[in-house]
Amino acid sequence: MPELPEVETIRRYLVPRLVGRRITAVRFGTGHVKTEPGPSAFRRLLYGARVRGIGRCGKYLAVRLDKGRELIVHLGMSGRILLARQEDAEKSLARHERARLDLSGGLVLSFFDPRRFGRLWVKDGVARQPEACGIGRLGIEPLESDYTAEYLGNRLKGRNTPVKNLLLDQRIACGAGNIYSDEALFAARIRPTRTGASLNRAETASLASALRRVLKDGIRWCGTTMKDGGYVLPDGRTGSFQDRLRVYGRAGRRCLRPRCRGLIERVRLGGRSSHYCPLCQN
DNA sequence: ACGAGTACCTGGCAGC
DNA sequence: TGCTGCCAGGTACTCG
Repeated sequence: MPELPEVETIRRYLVPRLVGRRITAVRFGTGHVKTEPGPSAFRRLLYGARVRGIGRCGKYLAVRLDKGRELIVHLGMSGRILLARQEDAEKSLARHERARLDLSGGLVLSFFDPRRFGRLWVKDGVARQPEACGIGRLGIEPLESDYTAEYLGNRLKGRNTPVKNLLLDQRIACGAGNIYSDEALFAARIRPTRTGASLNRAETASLASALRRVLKDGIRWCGTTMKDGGYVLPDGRTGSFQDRLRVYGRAGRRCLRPRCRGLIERVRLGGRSSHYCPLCQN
């Protein structure tokens, strides 16, 4: 699923290939994608715009355009961005291809989204409605320097919610989803079921640095591609962090920590499955 | 403010 | 083989 490392991998792939190009056509596929504003205004705002740069906020990709406009992409659960040469792209939009941008220089940028949890926004000018796409409510990103043990401690303090759910709350810290949250809790040796309030200072510090480390590793290995589809790079290649997961998706298998004989368990928390080792996470 | 629950969406798969 | 029903989960919403 696209979490921070996957979106960052996509961003790094796109930057050298997209910046400087102009959008020459905007098309929508079947099973209309959710856009803000609606399709016709969306198309009008993008048409003819030039790509100035590509940023990222948590799991949101932010394509900066000229005239102060910005295209924001959220991949949801199953969203994919693919970049192809015009001559290699089909004339008509493929199944699940919700939107397609033609770019100068003969490139085609496609947004695929089978499960339709993804969303697209065009912001017209920086001043207008900064929160229109939820980005305004995001917490600090774990890779930034102001994401400290003290910050995390303050946000977990007094919370009776399982720490796993708090890691998933993008208003506290943005970028981690189910996979990287489980991996960070394993690395910090903290059970996902522990409440935020129950963590002491040392555990909070350990968790903050574990989350940073896991997200950086995810980026280094170009993200996590699970069997059930989902994320790939814009050229179709898979990531490789799935081969380095230590708990996510490993229920019933041996803990990978040396000399630990635990079996990975799976529990449901807030409607999501969490994976942990009952022996080395306390 | 907080915590719990649920809708959204569809491909894949287990079970009958 | 074909059907049913559950599962995956990021976000936004409601309700108490």
